[in-house]
Amino acid sequence: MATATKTITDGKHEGIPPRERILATAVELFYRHGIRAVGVDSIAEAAGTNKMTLYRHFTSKDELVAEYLRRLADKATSVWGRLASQYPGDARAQLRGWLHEMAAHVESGKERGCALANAAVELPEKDHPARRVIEAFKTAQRRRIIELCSTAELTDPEMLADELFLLLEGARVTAQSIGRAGLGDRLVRMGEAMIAAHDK
Amino acid sequence: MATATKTITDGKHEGIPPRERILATAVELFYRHGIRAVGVDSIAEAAGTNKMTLYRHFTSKDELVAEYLRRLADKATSVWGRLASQYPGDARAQLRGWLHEMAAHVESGKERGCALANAAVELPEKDHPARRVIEAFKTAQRRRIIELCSTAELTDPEMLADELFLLLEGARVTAQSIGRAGLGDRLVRMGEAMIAAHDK
DNA sequence: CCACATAGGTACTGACCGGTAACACCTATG
DNA sequence: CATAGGTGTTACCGGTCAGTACCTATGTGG
Repeated sequence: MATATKTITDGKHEGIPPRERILATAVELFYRHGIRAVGVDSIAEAAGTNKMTLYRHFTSKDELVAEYLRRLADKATSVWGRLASQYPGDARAQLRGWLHEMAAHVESGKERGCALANAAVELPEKDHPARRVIEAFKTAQRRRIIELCSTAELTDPEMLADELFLLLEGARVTAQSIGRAGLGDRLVRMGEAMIAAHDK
Repeated sequence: MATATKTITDGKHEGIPPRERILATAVELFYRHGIRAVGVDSIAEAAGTNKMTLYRHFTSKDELVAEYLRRLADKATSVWGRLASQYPGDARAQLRGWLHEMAAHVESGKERGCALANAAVELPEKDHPARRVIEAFKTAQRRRIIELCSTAELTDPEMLADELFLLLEGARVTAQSIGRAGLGDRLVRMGEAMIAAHDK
């Protein structure tokens, strides 16, 4: 079966190239345990490969971290397209859809905050390659929400966008210390109230 | 001068006990560079002492971290008393005072987010001694704001409190990635608008 | 004057970290 | 069959980490 002459690779990662396995493992481990807490050895081993192969694909741990964040940023960015096609031409529905999606995500188990924001906490050095990725993503995210609030013809779009943006950012950090029981529902209620308050 | 027969201790820490110096240095270094990034050696040296003396006062690095957070939590908690005596009997003024103080703090340089929240990001292990401190502080903080909103006779106090609480938490994380230019002003405007919206 | 507690200093252990060298292997292509 | 490129394996380097042993002040209270 599988790809005919392919030898059974031991049952787990069949045919998936090592770079992809490493990156997927990095997403898992860096997010769950923190970047500084996870060594490259652990990632390589958990990815079913070894350190040498890892260093053949990534010039350094810092670069692997940057790639890891880039991957998550792209994934987070992709939801906007999905929402746009789900509610075509209805900016407010897209905004509300995003709010609900984020609330559900916060409430769901294994939430450990925004990986990008967490990385900013763990890596204060301003010349770290990850810094560019983080800043670019967060700035773009905020701009996108402002634009959405604007085309939704809500009053004071920039202020509303900041309220929603900071509300969700705050919820994701807070979930790590206080916990997330019921936070999703409260989040939706607060967000909806904010949007309603900016209705024309 | 100083304590008469005291030998000049080299000009910096005169008479301040080592435990205090270590803790003060920990506050500085842990906050600025992150907990995992700072070794006990660096702290001891920067405090004008050595690792042995540090370990005579703290059983482990984890305990030192917990003490460090306890100290900051106490300091943050003390502002409520100050605000209460500054605006006696005026809960709303205390609330607004807190908002303005936090906004100024966020805008000020060297902001690197809430030390407690940052620690929660850096130390995901749920049995870490710091975890208890963080959770207790954040929970108490939220309860205090809820109570203040309640005695200020604002509508839906719990929801308003959460809005303000999450707004500020979000601002402090975001300042680390996007930056803090103008964030203080925006924060005050958003907070004031939220409070006004809950006026009876 | 002696005993004791507190502090500084040095040197060490054992573990782990990021990163590299050298070599064996396996498979795809010619 | 030959060759080349991607992969696995082992061993190693230098550095740093948390934590400890041991010894020497120094000062205080009896």
